[in-house]
Amino acid sequence: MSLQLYDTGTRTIRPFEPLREGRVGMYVCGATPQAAPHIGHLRSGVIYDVVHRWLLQLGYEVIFARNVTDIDDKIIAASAQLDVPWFALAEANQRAFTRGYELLGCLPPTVEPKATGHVPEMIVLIRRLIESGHAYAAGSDVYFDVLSWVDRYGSLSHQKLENMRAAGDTADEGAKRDPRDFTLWKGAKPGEPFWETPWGPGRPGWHLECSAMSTKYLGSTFDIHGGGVDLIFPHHENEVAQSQAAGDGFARYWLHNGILTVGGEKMSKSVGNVVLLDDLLEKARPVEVRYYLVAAHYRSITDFTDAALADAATAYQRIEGFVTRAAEVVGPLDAGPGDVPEAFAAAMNEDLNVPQALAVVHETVREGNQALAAGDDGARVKAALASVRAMTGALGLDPLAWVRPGEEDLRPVVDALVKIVLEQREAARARKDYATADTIRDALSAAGIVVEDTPRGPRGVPRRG
RNA sequence: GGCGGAGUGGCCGAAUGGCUUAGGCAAGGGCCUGCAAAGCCCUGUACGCGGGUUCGAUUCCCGCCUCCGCCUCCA
Repeated sequence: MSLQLYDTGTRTIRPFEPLREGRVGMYVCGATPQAAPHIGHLRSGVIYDVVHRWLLQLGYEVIFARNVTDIDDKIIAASAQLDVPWFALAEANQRAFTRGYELLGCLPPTVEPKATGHVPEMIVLIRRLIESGHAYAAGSDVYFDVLSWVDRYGSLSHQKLENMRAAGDTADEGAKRDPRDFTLWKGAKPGEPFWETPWGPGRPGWHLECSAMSTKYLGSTFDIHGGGVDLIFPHHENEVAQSQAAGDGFARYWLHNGILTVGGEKMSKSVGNVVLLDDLLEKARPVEVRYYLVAAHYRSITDFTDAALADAATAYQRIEGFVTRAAEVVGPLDAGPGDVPEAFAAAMNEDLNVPQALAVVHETVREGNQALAAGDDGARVKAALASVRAMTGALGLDPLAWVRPGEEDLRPVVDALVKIVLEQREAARARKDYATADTIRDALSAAGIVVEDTPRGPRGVPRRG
């Protein structure tokens, strides 16, 4: 059983075979840091982190590049409005994105190229396009000549050129040979940041940078290109056109994640339904937010609700409860990739069917709980624990890996104190002084420690809600 | 208008031409417990509407309805 991925280009699920054996190059469209990230951005971050982790699990060496579009119209507009330099705004928001990704347990990409750092590469690409007759300078801009690529333009999004409306996003529309031509390089307007090029001072077009940066780090032909479905057209279509017209093979598999909606509509400032990470962190812990974002299939549209987040948190706590209890009995048992059950791997290999993979996790948790309930502290508990840790680890959700740094230092102290208090409660219970026992339990509860009485004695669990 | 996605039991959410008909959350009953909590056991037969193909369709085909995304910046 090997990995199968849904490829937007062919609209089929097909076997994944990397260009070079054992190695995968993956490029994902990352942030345009014009504002702080919302949970839709973070869903994308978490989804490709799962792809990244699963490729690692399968033994691939992965080069994962995720770009930062640190210069564009909206950044310039927002910085003018806030009266801060454009680079200050971009840097500040990029840090917010990074913090969000880290908080949700995403592994860092191999490289995070910025658009502003790759102007020379873009100039080379533009020159190749002009020389091959697929691009032209007009006024202060450089455009891609769509009609020069008419047979293949639309191959990714399966749109026909004659059905497309004009782009119409620039004032100097008249300079284009065809209204559907798109901008490779934007001539600088007065007061705007610019870079010098053979075609005059200006700044990168959004589509161009991704073509230039992906091929720089991954080669002219590479394995996977990802992003949200909302990027298929025009962004990804234009990337394909530019790169292939310039002679590059470009991406071999196109992955697109479904968007996150709120109230049935895509998040946007104009609708006013943007949900930020901080909003969620008031309602759930980061790992629970990650579970929520991972739990639906990556291609599905997911509508965010507080109730759905709460359900996810409870479901995660079930897994976490088993893992922590089992670890207390048999030790943490560091698990390896080999401990992942076949059913889990099969689900993941089938276009990353995380919902089905999580069903395997929950079934294993139940088996483990049955073993614990039966007082079995041997093979069955160990097997279930190793298995659950391996599976949750593959998804970046291993409860024992989610202890926060500060918590790690305090944990032994808290555990020792809780133990003393619980001994007092046990003494009270032994003399049937239940009033005192319950007072102690209530006090612990107020302090954030829930008491659970198990066949092996009482345990204090940090409140998870 | 063009391209694409989706409608599953109270909710979230997979799979599947029939076979013990996921999983989670919530609910009801039971076990355990001094009472709880956690856990375990049991219960609940769903697949937008109308046709068609088939021995048999939620699953395939046709039509329809509704919703969402893209076609302009967007993860």
